[in-house]
Amino acid sequence: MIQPATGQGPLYRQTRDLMIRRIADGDWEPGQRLPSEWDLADEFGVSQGTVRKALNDLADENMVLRHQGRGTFVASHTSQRELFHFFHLEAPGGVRQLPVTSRLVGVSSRRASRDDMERLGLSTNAHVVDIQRVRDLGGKPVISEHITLAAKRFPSLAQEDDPPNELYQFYEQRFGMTVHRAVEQLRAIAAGAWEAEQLGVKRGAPLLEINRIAETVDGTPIEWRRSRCNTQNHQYLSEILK
Amino acid sequence: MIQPATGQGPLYRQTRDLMIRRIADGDWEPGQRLPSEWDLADEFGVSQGTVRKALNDLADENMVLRHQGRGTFVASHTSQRELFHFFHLEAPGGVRQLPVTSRLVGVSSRRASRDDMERLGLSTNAHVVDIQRVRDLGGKPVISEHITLAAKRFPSLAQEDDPPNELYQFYEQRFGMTVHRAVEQLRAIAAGAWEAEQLGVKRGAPLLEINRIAETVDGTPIEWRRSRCNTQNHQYLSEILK
DNA sequence: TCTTATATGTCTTATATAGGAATTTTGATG
DNA sequence: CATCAAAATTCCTATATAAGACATATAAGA
Repeated sequence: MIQPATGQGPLYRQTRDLMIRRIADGDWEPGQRLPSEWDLADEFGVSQGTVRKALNDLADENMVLRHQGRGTFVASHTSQRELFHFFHLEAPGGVRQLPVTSRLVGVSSRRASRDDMERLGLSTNAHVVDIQRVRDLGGKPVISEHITLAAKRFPSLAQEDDPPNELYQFYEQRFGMTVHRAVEQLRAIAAGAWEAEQLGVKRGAPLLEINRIAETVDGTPIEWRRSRCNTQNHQYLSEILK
Repeated sequence: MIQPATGQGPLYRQTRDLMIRRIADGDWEPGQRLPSEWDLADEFGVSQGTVRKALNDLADENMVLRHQGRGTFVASHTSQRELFHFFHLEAPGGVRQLPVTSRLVGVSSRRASRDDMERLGLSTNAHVVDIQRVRDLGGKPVISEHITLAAKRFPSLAQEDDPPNELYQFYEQRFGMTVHRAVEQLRAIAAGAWEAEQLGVKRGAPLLEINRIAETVDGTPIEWRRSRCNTQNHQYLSEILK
Protein backbone atom coordinates (compact mmCIF):
# COMPACT_ATOMS: atom_id res chain seq x y z
CA MET A 1 0.00 0.00 0.00
CA ILE A 2 1.40 3.30 -1.03
CA GLN A 3 1.07 6.00 1.58
CA PRO A 4 1.03 9.35 -0.11
CA ALA A 5 3.01 12.08 1.58
CA THR A 6 0.82 13.51 4.28
CA GLY A 7 2.23 16.85 3.31
CA GLN A 8 3.94 18.02 6.48
CA GLY A 9 7.70 18.37 6.66
CA PRO A 10 10.43 16.30 5.02
CA LEU A 11 9.70 12.83 3.69
CA TYR A 12 12.04 11.03 6.08
CA ARG A 13 10.23 12.63 8.98
CA GLN A 14 6.81 11.64 7.67
CA THR A 15 8.12 8.12 7.12
CA ARG A 16 9.45 8.03 10.68
CA ASP A 17 6.11 9.23 12.01
CA LEU A 18 4.20 6.58 10.07
CA MET A 19 6.46 3.90 11.54
CA ILE A 20 6.10 5.25 15.06
CA ARG A 21 2.35 5.07 14.61
CA ARG A 22 2.61 1.43 13.63
CA ILE A 23 4.61 0.68 16.75
CA ALA A 24 2.31 2.69 18.98
CA ASP A 25 -0.75 1.01 17.49
CA GLY A 26 0.77 -2.42 17.94
CA ASP A 27 0.81 -3.20 14.23
CA TRP A 28 4.45 -3.88 14.82
CA GLU A 29 4.93 -5.58 18.17
CA PRO A 30 7.95 -5.48 20.46
CA GLY A 31 10.61 -7.88 19.26
CA GLN A 32 9.06 -8.22 15.82
CA ARG A 33 11.20 -7.85 12.71
CA LEU A 34 10.31 -5.04 10.34
CA PRO A 35 10.25 -5.45 6.58
CA SER A 36 13.54 -4.70 4.86
CA GLU A 37 14.51 -1.18 3.90
CA TRP A 38 13.66 -1.91 0.28
CA ASP A 39 10.26 -3.35 1.07
CA LEU A 40 9.41 -0.40 3.29
CA ALA A 41 10.57 1.98 0.57
CA ASP A 42 8.18 0.26 -1.82
CA GLU A 43 5.38 0.34 0.69
CA PHE A 44 5.76 4.01 1.56
CA GLY A 45 6.57 5.11 -1.96
CA VAL A 46 9.92 6.66 -1.11
CA SER A 47 13.52 5.73 -1.80
CA GLN A 48 15.48 3.23 0.26
CA GLY A 49 17.75 6.06 1.43
CA THR A 50 14.82 7.94 2.87
CA VAL A 51 13.56 4.86 4.73
CA ARG A 52 17.06 4.27 5.99
CA LYS A 53 17.30 7.76 7.41
CA ALA A 54 13.95 7.34 9.14
CA LEU A 55 14.98 3.98 10.59
CA ASN A 56 18.28 5.32 11.84
CA ASP A 57 16.43 8.13 13.56
CA LEU A 58 14.17 5.59 15.24
CA ALA A 59 17.22 3.60 16.30
CA ASP A 60 18.72 6.77 17.83
CA GLU A 61 15.54 7.16 19.83
CA ASN A 62 15.73 3.54 20.94
CA MET A 63 12.47 2.61 19.28
CA VAL A 64 14.05 -0.01 17.07
CA LEU A 65 17.23 -2.07 17.09
CA ARG A 66 19.19 -2.69 13.92
CA HIS A 67 21.53 -5.58 13.22
CA GLN A 68 23.57 -5.88 10.10
CA GLY A 69 22.55 -8.99 8.21
CA ARG A 70 19.61 -9.78 10.50
CA GLY A 71 17.17 -6.95 10.20
CA THR A 72 15.45 -4.18 12.15
CA PHE A 73 13.43 -5.03 15.25
CA VAL A 74 10.96 -3.17 17.40
CA ALA A 75 12.62 -2.48 20.75
CA SER A 76 11.42 -4.56 23.65
CA HIS A 77 12.19 -4.60 27.33
CA THR A 78 15.02 -6.85 28.41
CA SER A 79 16.81 -6.97 31.74
CA GLN A 80 19.73 -5.30 30.00
CA ARG A 81 17.66 -2.38 28.85
CA GLU A 82 15.91 -2.05 32.19
CA LEU A 83 19.23 -1.93 33.99
CA PHE A 84 20.92 0.40 31.57
CA HIS A 85 18.20 2.92 30.99
CA PHE A 86 15.76 2.71 33.86
CA PHE A 87 17.75 1.77 36.93
CA HIS A 88 20.18 4.37 38.15
CA LEU A 89 21.25 3.31 41.62
CA GLU A 90 24.77 2.01 41.82
CA ALA A 91 27.10 0.79 44.50
CA PRO A 92 30.08 3.09 45.24
CA GLY A 93 32.46 1.15 43.00
CA GLY A 94 30.25 1.98 40.04
CA VAL A 95 28.67 -1.44 40.07
CA ARG A 96 25.09 -1.44 38.95
CA GLN A 97 22.84 -4.42 39.33
CA LEU A 98 19.08 -4.90 39.18
CA PRO A 99 17.53 -5.94 42.46
CA VAL A 100 16.88 -9.66 42.26
CA THR A 101 14.87 -9.87 45.41
CA SER A 102 12.06 -7.72 46.67
CA ARG A 103 9.35 -8.02 49.23
CA LEU A 104 5.83 -7.32 48.08
CA VAL A 105 3.98 -5.17 50.55
CA GLY A 106 0.71 -5.20 48.72
CA VAL A 107 -1.32 -4.78 45.54
CA SER A 108 -4.60 -2.93 45.84
CA SER A 109 -7.16 -0.93 43.93
CA ARG A 110 -8.85 2.39 44.64
CA ARG A 111 -10.42 5.51 43.13
CA ALA A 112 -7.91 7.82 41.48
CA SER A 113 -6.99 10.89 43.47
CA ARG A 114 -6.73 14.29 41.90
CA ASP A 115 -2.96 13.91 41.73
CA ASP A 116 -3.26 10.50 40.07
CA MET A 117 -5.61 11.93 37.49
CA GLU A 118 -3.20 14.66 36.61
CA ARG A 119 -0.12 12.46 36.58
CA LEU A 120 -1.64 9.67 34.52
CA GLY A 121 -3.99 11.72 32.42
CA LEU A 122 -7.13 10.07 33.78
CA SER A 123 -10.70 11.27 33.94
CA THR A 124 -12.84 11.52 37.04
CA ASN A 125 -14.03 8.26 38.54
CA ALA A 126 -11.12 6.35 37.01
CA HIS A 127 -9.61 3.65 39.18
CA VAL A 128 -5.97 2.94 39.84
CA VAL A 129 -3.93 0.03 41.08
CA ASP A 130 -1.22 0.49 43.69
CA ILE A 131 1.78 -1.76 44.01
CA GLN A 132 4.00 -1.38 47.02
CA ARG A 133 7.21 -3.27 47.53
CA VAL A 134 10.66 -3.04 49.05
CA ARG A 135 13.62 -3.87 46.83
CA ASP A 136 16.92 -5.25 48.03
CA LEU A 137 20.42 -4.36 46.93
CA GLY A 138 23.40 -6.25 48.26
CA GLY A 139 21.10 -8.34 50.40
CA LYS A 140 19.60 -5.39 52.26
CA PRO A 141 16.38 -3.44 51.78
CA VAL A 142 17.29 -0.19 50.01
CA ILE A 143 14.32 1.02 48.00
CA SER A 144 10.76 1.47 49.16
CA GLU A 145 8.60 1.70 46.05
CA HIS A 146 5.05 2.85 45.52
CA ILE A 147 3.72 2.37 41.98
CA THR A 148 0.43 3.63 40.63
CA LEU A 149 -1.18 2.52 37.35
CA ALA A 150 -4.49 3.12 35.66
CA ALA A 151 -6.67 0.07 36.34
CA LYS A 152 -8.20 0.32 32.88
CA ARG A 153 -4.87 -0.01 31.14
CA PHE A 154 -3.80 -2.93 33.31
CA PRO A 155 -6.90 -5.08 33.71
CA SER A 156 -6.80 -7.83 36.31
CA LEU A 157 -3.55 -6.49 37.69
CA ALA A 158 -5.19 -5.83 41.03
CA GLN A 159 -5.71 -9.58 41.37
CA GLU A 160 -2.05 -10.28 40.81
CA ASP A 161 -0.55 -11.55 44.03
CA ASP A 162 3.02 -11.92 42.85
CA PRO A 163 4.11 -9.42 40.21
CA PRO A 164 7.62 -10.11 38.92
CA ASN A 165 10.60 -8.02 39.80
CA GLU A 166 11.08 -6.50 36.38
CA LEU A 167 7.81 -4.77 35.87
CA TYR A 168 8.42 -3.16 32.49
CA GLN A 169 8.83 -6.53 30.82
CA PHE A 170 5.69 -7.61 32.61
CA TYR A 171 3.73 -4.56 31.42
CA GLU A 172 4.83 -5.24 27.88
CA GLN A 173 4.21 -8.96 27.71
CA ARG A 174 1.07 -9.10 29.76
CA PHE A 175 -0.67 -5.83 28.94
CA GLY A 176 0.95 -4.69 25.72
CA MET A 177 2.13 -1.47 27.35
CA THR A 178 5.72 -0.58 26.49
CA VAL A 179 7.51 2.04 28.52
CA HIS A 180 9.65 4.13 26.26
CA ARG A 181 10.81 7.12 28.24
CA ALA A 182 10.57 8.48 31.75
CA VAL A 183 11.08 11.68 33.67
CA GLU A 184 12.40 11.56 37.20
CA GLN A 185 12.33 14.26 39.84
CA LEU A 186 14.65 13.82 42.79
CA ARG A 187 14.77 15.36 46.23
CA ALA A 188 16.08 14.60 49.66
CA ILE A 189 13.56 13.81 52.36
CA ALA A 190 13.59 12.64 55.96
CA ALA A 191 12.51 9.06 56.62
CA GLY A 192 9.09 8.73 58.19
CA ALA A 193 8.07 5.93 60.51
CA TRP A 194 7.05 3.71 57.59
CA GLU A 195 10.26 4.00 55.57
CA ALA A 196 12.36 3.80 58.69
CA GLU A 197 10.89 0.44 59.46
CA GLN A 198 10.95 -0.86 55.90
CA LEU A 199 14.52 0.19 55.21
CA GLY A 200 15.98 -0.31 58.63
CA VAL A 201 17.04 3.27 59.23
CA LYS A 202 16.23 5.76 61.95
CA ARG A 203 13.29 8.10 61.69
CA GLY A 204 14.47 11.34 60.15
CA ALA A 205 17.35 9.72 58.30
CA PRO A 206 17.95 11.33 54.90
CA LEU A 207 16.49 9.39 51.98
CA LEU A 208 16.60 10.03 48.25
CA GLU A 209 13.08 10.33 46.84
CA ILE A 210 12.64 9.65 43.15
CA ASN A 211 9.34 10.50 41.52
CA ARG A 212 9.04 8.99 38.09
CA ILE A 213 6.47 9.29 35.35
CA ALA A 214 6.92 6.67 32.64
CA GLU A 215 5.48 7.10 29.16
CA THR A 216 4.78 4.95 26.13
CA VAL A 217 6.10 5.57 22.64
CA ASP A 218 3.29 7.98 21.88
CA GLY A 219 3.80 9.96 25.06
CA THR A 220 0.94 8.62 27.15
CA PRO A 221 1.92 8.53 30.85
CA ILE A 222 1.17 5.04 32.10
CA GLU A 223 3.05 4.65 35.37
CA TRP A 224 3.73 6.84 38.32
CA ARG A 225 6.37 5.61 40.71
CA ARG A 226 7.73 6.95 43.98
CA SER A 227 10.95 5.37 45.19
CA ARG A 228 12.49 6.23 48.51
CA CYS A 229 16.07 5.08 48.68
CA ASN A 230 18.62 4.63 51.40
CA THR A 231 21.71 6.16 49.81
CA GLN A 232 24.03 5.24 52.63
CA ASN A 233 25.71 2.66 50.43
CA HIS A 234 24.39 3.57 47.00
CA GLN A 235 24.13 6.58 44.75
CA TYR A 236 22.03 7.73 41.85
CA LEU A 237 23.94 8.05 38.60
CA SER A 238 23.18 10.78 36.10
CA GLU A 239 25.21 11.11 32.94
CA ILE A 240 25.15 14.41 31.14
CA LEU A 241 26.22 13.49 27.66
CA LYS A 242 24.88 16.48 25.92
CA MET B 1 46.30 18.89 2.99
CA ILE B 2 45.04 15.44 2.27
CA GLN B 3 44.86 13.21 5.30
CA PRO B 4 45.22 9.62 4.22
CA ALA B 5 42.91 7.17 5.93
CA THR B 6 44.49 6.24 9.22
CA GLY B 7 43.23 2.76 8.58
CA GLN B 8 40.92 2.12 11.52
CA GLY B 9 37.20 1.72 10.99
CA PRO B 10 34.90 3.45 8.53
CA LEU B 11 35.91 6.66 6.83
CA TYR B 12 33.16 8.78 8.39
CA ARG B 13 34.39 7.68 11.80
CA GLN B 14 37.99 8.53 11.02
CA THR B 15 36.88 11.88 9.67
CA ARG B 16 34.89 12.52 12.86
CA ASP B 17 37.92 11.61 14.98
CA LEU B 18 40.18 13.96 13.05
CA MET B 19 37.75 16.79 13.60
CA ILE B 20 37.38 16.03 17.30
CA ARG B 21 41.14 16.19 17.55
CA ARG B 22 41.14 19.65 15.98
CA ILE B 23 38.58 20.84 18.47
CA ALA B 24 40.37 19.25 21.42
CA ASP B 25 43.70 20.74 20.30
CA GLY B 26 42.17 24.16 19.88
CA ASP B 27 42.86 24.33 16.16
CA TRP B 28 39.18 25.03 15.91
CA GLU B 29 38.06 27.24 18.78
CA PRO B 30 34.66 27.43 20.43
CA GLY B 31 32.31 29.55 18.37
CA GLN B 32 34.49 29.37 15.29
CA ARG B 33 32.99 28.48 11.93
CA LEU B 34 34.29 25.34 10.26
CA PRO B 35 35.09 25.15 6.56
CA SER B 36 32.19 24.09 4.38
CA GLU B 37 31.36 20.44 3.84
CA TRP B 38 32.91 20.59 0.38
CA ASP B 39 36.11 22.20 1.57
CA LEU B 40 36.48 19.66 4.35
CA ALA B 41 35.85 16.84 1.88
CA ASP B 42 38.68 18.22 -0.25
CA GLU B 43 40.92 18.60 2.74
CA PHE B 44 40.34 15.12 4.12
CA GLY B 45 40.22 13.44 0.74
CA VAL B 46 36.75 11.99 1.15
CA SER B 47 33.38 12.73 -0.36
CA GLN B 48 31.07 15.48 0.83
CA GLY B 49 28.59 12.83 1.96
CA THR B 50 31.16 11.29 4.26
CA VAL B 51 32.07 14.64 5.79
CA ARG B 52 28.40 15.36 6.22
CA LYS B 53 27.83 12.13 8.12
CA ALA B 54 30.79 12.87 10.37
CA LEU B 55 29.55 16.41 11.04
CA ASN B 56 26.04 15.21 11.82
CA ASP B 57 27.49 12.75 14.30
CA LEU B 58 29.41 15.57 15.96
CA ALA B 59 26.23 17.64 16.08
CA ASP B 60 24.43 14.73 17.77
CA GLU B 61 27.17 14.73 20.39
CA ASN B 62 26.83 18.49 20.86
CA MET B 63 30.35 19.20 19.72
CA VAL B 64 29.25 21.39 16.85
CA LEU B 65 26.16 23.35 15.92
CA ARG B 66 24.86 23.42 12.38
CA HIS B 67 22.74 26.13 10.80
CA GLN B 68 21.31 25.87 7.35
CA GLY B 69 22.68 28.67 5.20
CA ARG B 70 25.15 29.86 7.85
CA GLY B 71 27.58 27.07 8.49
CA THR B 72 28.88 24.70 11.14
CA PHE B 73 30.28 26.07 14.39
CA VAL B 74 32.27 24.63 17.26
CA ALA B 75 29.99 24.44 20.29
CA SER B 76 30.65 26.97 23.00
CA HIS B 77 29.17 27.60 26.41
CA THR B 78 26.24 29.94 26.52
CA SER B 79 23.83 30.55 29.37
CA GLN B 80 21.28 28.58 27.42
CA ARG B 81 23.47 25.53 27.17
CA GLU B 82 24.54 25.79 30.78
CA LEU B 83 20.95 25.88 31.90
CA PHE B 84 19.73 23.17 29.58
CA HIS B 85 22.48 20.63 29.97
CA PHE B 86 24.31 21.37 33.18
CA PHE B 87 21.78 22.74 35.61
CA HIS B 88 19.12 20.34 36.74
CA LEU B 89 17.41 21.94 39.71
CA GLU B 90 13.94 23.18 39.02
CA ALA B 91 11.14 24.76 40.95
CA PRO B 92 8.05 22.56 41.41
CA GLY B 93 6.20 24.07 38.49
CA GLY B 94 8.91 22.81 36.19
CA VAL B 95 10.52 26.22 35.97
CA ARG B 96 14.25 26.11 35.59
CA GLN B 97 16.42 29.17 35.93
CA LEU B 98 20.12 29.66 36.44
CA PRO B 99 21.03 31.26 39.75
CA VAL B 100 21.75 34.88 39.07
CA THR B 101 23.10 35.67 42.49
CA SER B 102 25.58 33.81 44.60
CA ARG B 103 27.72 34.56 47.60
CA LEU B 104 31.41 33.74 47.26
CA VAL B 105 32.70 32.04 50.38
CA GLY B 106 36.29 31.85 49.24
CA VAL B 107 38.88 30.95 46.63
CA SER B 108 42.00 29.23 47.86
CA SER B 109 44.86 27.00 46.82
CA ARG B 110 46.35 23.87 48.37
CA ARG B 111 48.15 20.60 47.71
CA ALA B 112 45.98 17.99 46.00
CA SER B 113 44.64 15.28 48.24
CA ARG B 114 44.67 11.66 47.23
CA ASP B 115 41.00 11.93 46.27
CA ASP B 116 41.65 15.03 44.16
CA MET B 117 44.46 13.27 42.39
CA GLU B 118 42.24 10.38 41.49
CA ARG B 119 39.25 12.48 40.53
CA LEU B 120 41.15 14.93 38.36
CA GLY B 121 43.87 12.60 37.11
CA LEU B 122 46.70 14.52 38.79
CA SER B 123 50.16 13.44 39.83
CA THR B 124 51.66 13.74 43.27
CA ASN B 125 52.53 17.22 44.42
CA ALA B 126 50.03 18.80 42.08
CA HIS B 127 48.14 21.78 43.43
CA VAL B 128 44.46 22.50 43.26
CA VAL B 129 42.24 25.55 43.59
CA ASP B 130 39.07 25.45 45.66
CA ILE B 131 36.09 27.67 45.03
CA GLN B 132 33.32 27.73 47.56
CA ARG B 133 30.09 29.61 47.12
CA VAL B 134 26.42 29.59 47.97
CA ARG B 135 23.99 29.98 45.10
CA ASP B 136 20.53 31.48 45.37
CA LEU B 137 17.30 30.37 43.77
CA GLY B 138 14.15 32.39 44.14
CA GLY B 139 16.00 34.84 46.36
CA LYS B 140 17.05 32.25 48.91
CA PRO B 141 20.28 30.31 49.41
CA VAL B 142 19.69 26.81 48.05
CA ILE B 143 22.99 25.35 46.87
CA SER B 144 26.26 25.15 48.77
CA GLU B 145 28.98 24.46 46.23
CA HIS B 146 32.53 23.32 46.59
CA ILE B 147 34.53 23.23 43.36
CA THR B 148 38.02 21.82 42.89
CA LEU B 149 40.24 22.42 39.85
CA ALA B 150 43.84 21.62 38.95
CA ALA B 151 45.87 24.79 39.53
CA LYS B 152 48.04 24.01 36.52
CA ARG B 153 45.11 24.01 34.14
CA PHE B 154 43.67 27.23 35.56
CA PRO B 155 46.67 29.46 36.20
CA SER B 156 46.10 32.58 38.27
CA LEU B 157 42.61 31.44 39.17
CA ALA B 158 43.56 31.35 42.84
CA GLN B 159 44.05 35.12 42.68
CA GLU B 160 40.57 35.63 41.29
CA ASP B 161 38.50 37.37 43.91
CA ASP B 162 35.24 37.50 42.00
CA PRO B 163 34.65 34.60 39.64
CA PRO B 164 31.47 34.98 37.60
CA ASN B 165 28.35 33.01 38.22
CA GLU B 166 28.52 30.96 35.07
CA LEU B 167 31.81 29.23 35.48
CA TYR B 168 31.84 27.09 32.34
CA GLN B 169 31.81 30.14 30.12
CA PHE B 170 34.56 31.55 32.28
CA TYR B 171 36.67 28.38 32.01
CA GLU B 172 36.28 28.45 28.27
CA GLN B 173 36.99 32.11 27.61
CA ARG B 174 39.68 32.64 30.17
CA PHE B 175 41.49 29.31 30.27
CA GLY B 176 40.53 27.62 27.01
CA MET B 177 39.01 24.70 28.88
CA THR B 178 35.65 23.62 27.50
CA VAL B 179 33.46 21.32 29.53
CA HIS B 180 31.76 18.87 27.26
CA ARG B 181 30.20 16.18 29.42
CA ALA B 182 29.73 15.41 33.10
CA VAL B 183 28.81 12.56 35.37
CA GLU B 184 26.83 13.22 38.51
CA GLN B 185 26.34 10.99 41.50
CA LEU B 186 23.50 11.87 43.84
CA ARG B 187 22.68 10.89 47.38
CA ALA B 188 20.74 12.19 50.31
CA ILE B 189 22.71 13.43 53.30
CA ALA B 190 21.98 15.17 56.58
CA ALA B 191 22.96 18.82 56.85
CA GLY B 192 26.03 19.46 58.98
CA ALA B 193 26.60 22.63 60.95
CA TRP B 194 28.17 24.36 57.98
CA GLU B 195 25.43 23.69 55.45
CA ALA B 196 22.76 24.35 58.05
CA GLU B 197 24.13 27.82 58.52
CA GLN B 198 24.77 28.53 54.86
CA LEU B 199 21.40 27.32 53.65
CA GLY B 200 19.30 28.35 56.60
CA VAL B 201 18.10 24.89 57.55
CA LYS B 202 18.33 22.88 60.72
CA ARG B 203 21.22 20.57 61.43
CA GLY B 204 20.31 17.11 60.27
CA ALA B 205 17.86 18.36 57.66
CA PRO B 206 17.93 16.22 54.50
CA LEU B 207 19.97 17.69 51.64
CA LEU B 208 20.58 16.45 48.12
CA GLU B 209 24.29 15.98 47.51
CA ILE B 210 25.46 16.07 43.90
CA ASN B 211 29.01 15.03 43.12
CA ARG B 212 30.00 15.96 39.60
CA ILE B 213 33.03 15.28 37.51
CA ALA B 214 33.17 17.42 34.38
CA GLU B 215 35.25 16.47 31.35
CA THR B 216 36.56 18.12 28.22
CA VAL B 217 35.91 16.92 24.70
CA ASP B 218 38.79 14.47 24.88
CA GLY B 219 37.65 13.02 28.19
CA THR B 220 40.07 14.74 30.56
CA PRO B 221 38.39 15.40 33.91
CA ILE B 222 38.92 19.06 34.72
CA GLU B 223 36.47 19.94 37.44
CA TRP B 224 35.18 18.23 40.53
CA ARG B 225 32.14 19.77 42.13
CA ARG B 226 30.16 18.94 45.23
CA SER B 227 26.79 20.66 45.51
CA ARG B 228 24.62 20.31 48.55
CA CYS B 229 21.08 21.41 47.84
CA ASN B 230 18.06 22.26 49.89
CA THR B 231 15.31 20.43 48.00
CA GLN B 232 12.50 21.76 50.14
CA ASN B 233 11.33 23.92 47.26
CA HIS B 234 13.28 22.49 44.35
CA GLN B 235 13.92 19.16 42.71
CA TYR B 236 16.54 17.59 40.49
CA LEU B 237 15.30 16.72 37.03
CA SER B 238 16.51 13.64 35.20
CA GLU B 239 15.11 12.76 31.81
CA ILE B 240 15.46 9.22 30.60
CA LEU B 241 15.12 9.54 26.88
CA LYS B 242 16.75 6.34 25.96
C1' DT C 1 21.34 56.88 2.01
C1' DC C 2 18.03 53.45 1.86
C1' DT C 3 15.62 49.80 -0.36
C1' DT C 4 15.28 46.15 -3.28
C1' DA C 5 16.92 42.65 -6.42
C1' DT C 6 20.50 39.44 -7.45
C1' DA C 7 24.08 36.42 -6.70
C1' DT C 8 26.65 33.46 -3.73
C1' DG C 9 27.71 30.33 -0.11
C1' DT C 10 26.14 26.73 2.99
C1' DC C 11 23.40 23.32 4.77
C1' DT C 12 19.20 20.10 3.74
C1' DT C 13 16.50 16.80 1.33
C1' DA C 14 15.93 13.06 -1.93
C1' DT C 15 17.44 9.77 -5.02
C1' DA C 16 20.60 6.41 -7.28
C1' DT C 17 24.42 3.21 -7.63
C1' DA C 18 27.84 -0.05 -6.21
C1' DG C 19 30.25 -2.84 -3.39
C1' DG C 20 31.20 -4.82 1.38
C1' DA C 21 29.98 -7.16 5.90
C1' DA C 22 27.20 -9.98 8.82
C1' DT C 23 23.73 -13.32 9.08
C1' DT C 24 20.57 -16.80 7.66
C1' DT C 25 18.89 -20.04 4.27
C1' DT C 26 19.53 -23.37 0.92
C1' DG C 27 21.60 -27.09 -1.32
C1' DA C 28 25.10 -30.37 -2.18
C1' DT C 29 27.86 -33.94 -0.36
C1' DG C 30 29.47 -37.53 2.54
C1' DC D 1 21.45 -37.13 9.32
C1' DA D 2 25.41 -34.07 9.71
C1' DT D 3 28.58 -30.94 7.58
C1' DC D 4 30.24 -27.70 4.69
C1' DA D 5 29.90 -24.56 0.69
C1' DA D 6 27.18 -21.46 -1.94
C1' DA D 7 23.49 -18.33 -2.39
C1' DA D 8 20.32 -15.09 -0.75
C1' DT D 9 19.01 -11.52 2.46
C1' DT D 10 19.75 -7.50 5.11
C1' DC D 11 22.08 -3.74 6.79
C1' DC D 12 26.41 -0.75 6.22
C1' DT D 13 29.72 2.25 3.84
C1' DA D 14 30.93 5.44 0.24
C1' DT D 15 30.14 8.19 -3.56
C1' DA D 16 27.56 11.08 -6.90
C1' DT D 17 23.96 14.12 -8.53
C1' DA D 18 20.40 17.51 -8.37
C1' DA D 19 17.26 20.59 -6.53
C1' DG D 20 15.55 23.24 -2.52
C1' DA D 21 15.94 26.29 1.76
C1' DC D 22 18.15 29.63 4.38
C1' DA D 23 21.31 33.34 5.26
C1' DT D 24 24.42 36.77 3.86
C1' DA D 25 27.00 39.61 0.70
C1' DT D 26 26.81 42.46 -3.45
C1' DA D 27 25.03 45.52 -6.79
C1' DA D 28 21.54 48.43 -8.80
C1' DG D 29 18.10 51.80 -8.54
C1' DA D 30 15.19 55.31 -6.31
